[in-house]
Formats: sequence, C-alpha cells, structure tokens
Amino acid sequence: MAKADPTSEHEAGAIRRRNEQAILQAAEDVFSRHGYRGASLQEIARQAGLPKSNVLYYMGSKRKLYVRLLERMMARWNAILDSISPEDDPVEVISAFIRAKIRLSRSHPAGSRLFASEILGGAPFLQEYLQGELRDWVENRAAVFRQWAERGLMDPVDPVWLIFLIWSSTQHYADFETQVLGITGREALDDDDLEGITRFLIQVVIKGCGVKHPEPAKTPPEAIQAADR
Amino acid sequence: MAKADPTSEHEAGAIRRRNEQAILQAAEDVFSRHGYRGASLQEIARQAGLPKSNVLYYMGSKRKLYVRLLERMMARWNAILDSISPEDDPVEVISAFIRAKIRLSRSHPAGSRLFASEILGGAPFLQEYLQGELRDWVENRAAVFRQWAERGLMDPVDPVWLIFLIWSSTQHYADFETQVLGITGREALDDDDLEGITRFLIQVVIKGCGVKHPEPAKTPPEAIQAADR
DNA sequence: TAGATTCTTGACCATATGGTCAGTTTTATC
DNA sequence: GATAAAACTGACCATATGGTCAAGAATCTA
Repeated sequence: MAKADPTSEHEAGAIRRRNEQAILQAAEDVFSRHGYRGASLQEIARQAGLPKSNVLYYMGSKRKLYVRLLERMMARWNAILDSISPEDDPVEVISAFIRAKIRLSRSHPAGSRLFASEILGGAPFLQEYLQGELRDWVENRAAVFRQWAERGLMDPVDPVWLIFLIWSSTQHYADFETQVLGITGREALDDDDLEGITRFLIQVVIKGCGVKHPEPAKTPPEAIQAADR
Repeated sequence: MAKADPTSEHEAGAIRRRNEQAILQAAEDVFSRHGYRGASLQEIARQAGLPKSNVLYYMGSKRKLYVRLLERMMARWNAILDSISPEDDPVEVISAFIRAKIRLSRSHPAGSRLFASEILGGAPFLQEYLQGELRDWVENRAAVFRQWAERGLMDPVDPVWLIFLIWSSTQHYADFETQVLGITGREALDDDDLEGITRFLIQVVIKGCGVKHPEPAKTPPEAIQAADR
C-alpha cells in the first residue's frame, strides 16, 4: 500500500480524521434536534468527547460547522438525484426515486432532520440552493413528467406537485420518526416495515397517477401475453 | 348586549386579552422558526411589542408558554379529527379529511410548524399525546379503513401508512412552505394553487388506493346514469 | 376619596453562550 | 536530539439567556 493504515493510532492524520468525524456526527445530531440557534457547542463537544475549544479549533465557528453539515447533506442528496430522460420507463424511474429517497432518509436520519429544521427556520442558509440547483432539478424532472403525460404514459398531473408529494411522504419517515413510533407504539421501524412502506408509496403513486410502462417499439412476446389477459 | 364591547379600550379585560393574544401569536412564530431552545423570550417580547417582564407576568415561564401553544394547536387539530363510521362513503371521508387537513395547515402555518419542530426535537412535550389521544384516533380510523377494504371499497393497503401519507403530504405545504416557494419561485401560494394541490392529492390517494363509492342499497337514478357512460 | 388589587416594568441575578488567546503538548522534519 | 509546525485546551471575555423582585402605575371596590 502506498499509504499507512489510516485507522492506526500511529498514523498522523488518523486521529484528526476521527475527531472531525466525531464532531460532525455529534453536531448533526444536536443541530437536527434543536435547530441552529438551539444547538450549543458545549453539547456538541460533550457528545463528541472533546473540549469545546477543540471543536472550534477544528471547525472555526458554529456557523461554519453548520454550513458544512448542510453541504454534506446536499452532497448525499445529489448522489441520488441522477438525471432522467423522456425515453426511460416512467414506472422504473419513479419507483427507483421513491426507493432511493426512502433509503437516504433512513440511512441519514439526522441529516434529513437537519435539512427539515433549516427549512422550518426559513432556510436562511439554503435560499441559494433552493432557488438554484434544486429548482433546476425539479424543473428538469417536471419537463420529463410532462412529456410522459403527453405520450399517455401517465395522467396529466402537475409534475411539481407530484415531486413534492414524493418528497414529503418519503421524508416523513425520517423527520417524523418520533411521531411514527409514538403512534404505532413500536420501538423502531425494521427493514420489513421499510419495505412495506416503500412498496405502498410506490403503488399509490404509480396507480394514483396512472403511470404505465411504455409500449415497446417492436412488440416483443411479453407484450402480447400481457394484452392477452 | 350583556357585556361591553371587548375591543373597546375602556373595557377592563380587553387589553389584557389583546396582550395575551399578541404574545401567543409572536411566540408561535418565534418558537416555530427556532424551536424551543432557540427561541428567546426577548425576541417574543419585542415581536409582541411588550417588555420581557410582561411576557413572563402573563405566561409564567418559557416552558408554560410553549406548552400552552402546543395545547392550542392540538385543540385546533381535534376540531377536524371528527370520528367516522364504516357506513360512511370512503371517497367522501378521505376527500374531506385531506381538504380539512390542508385548510388547517394553511390557516395556522406557524402552529403547524411549531408541531413539526416539536416532533423533530423528539417530542419531549408531546409523548403523552402521541401515545394517547392521537394513537387512539389513528387506530380508530385504521379499523374503519380495514372494513372498507374487506367490503371491497378500497385496496387492502396498510391503513396506518395511508394515514401517514395523507398526513405528511398535507402538512408539507405548511411546514416546508419556504422550500415550496423557493423551488417554484413564487412569492406565495394563492387559493388556486391550494385548490389544485388539494384536488391532486385527493385524486392520487383515491385512485392510488382504489377507493370506491359504496353500492347504494336500492340503486337510485344517479347510479344508473353513472353506469351509463 | 381610601384602600386593596391587579398590572407593568426596569434593575438585577446566576448561568450559559460563541468565540479568543496564550501557553502547553504533541508531532513532523532535519 | 534540536527546531519548527501543528494540535490542543484551560482561562477568559462580552453578551444573551430565563427568571426574580421591588416599586411604581392603573384599576377596581367601598
């Protein structure tokens, strides 16, 4: 190997990276539970097992730490926001999107709540992102949805409302985990629950918006079988 | 009139009531934007146009003020959580619920966000409510949904997930108003937008879950007409 | 008008906040 | 091992926090 084992105690940057991660993780939790103002560096430091000064040494300021967390979450987001084309199968695309979004909300619940908290506070740090990247992304998708509707592959629903519907319903299981657990009376949602929720959401959206598989150009055998029933 | 005009400057309790309302309104806004910890009595007082001491005189403590706001919101909620019976028309019931929920989220956006913020923070003040009243309500509804499914009036979807779907998607337009506006690029959502969203959500849920009108016992004329087309 | 009651609010308190800094320890480089 | 650079942290600062209190102002009751 060209580099020394990064997890070793003896390697230089190892403990720095470990501390940084500990701080980021602690901060994500505290910020997500109490919002930007309500979070305290003291609590973050305690949760990361470091003195407060050390947190500031690593992160510079509360503000910078917070922005860094937001950016990290946006990056995770971008990773699943792959582009689509009108030639794709609408059923596949929408199903995959719902699935990916649920998975992300569940694999990074604190980050997801952090985002929600930022939005609730009026998105003072995210205005740019909302009106820039994210807006472009939504409009792109919306255009494709409209083409699908024109080709009869789905009902002519407003694509923006559809995107928000998928967004809100998937996000809900991370942001409002407390509520879901409180009401269902469970300790936690297991993988089976998650799979059930995912399937349910996919089914409702697909069926509710009349999303269909595209007609293959040259009818393959399966299509004939399907028309047969 | 038995009592003096409550809005008059000369009536005794009038200004007290007015101050109280000003405080509650200001507090709802500040708490909803910054969460319990992040909110400061100073800012609430300033926004209500009163000295901080006066706020404490009226409300006792930050905690009491916050709890009072939560209770007020729960009361508004209960007002639309009327009970249903398996004999009702599923289409009507679900449509009315979505409509009422959207209306409430829009008429009291700050209160709605306050609730969301409380949940994000782990619902330290609402555990009881979630596991008590609200849970009972959800289970009641779920039981009715199941009966509808058995009678073939809707698909056999998990009723709890359905309720959460309606919940999250309707709540979204209040809680994430900033996001919606930022992405759509609008200044505000007008009544037409709201009506469009409402119709869209109703359509997707009704169609997506295969919700049907019940067969009337003795087919009235309208049913024949409907079957005609 | 007199006395009691309720309101109102500035001054104040203990505590906690984000952030600075100087001094120390640890690590890298020669 | 000497020196420089990076990492660390306790003491400290100005400010803001939720809350108390006493004393004045307004209102009600007689």
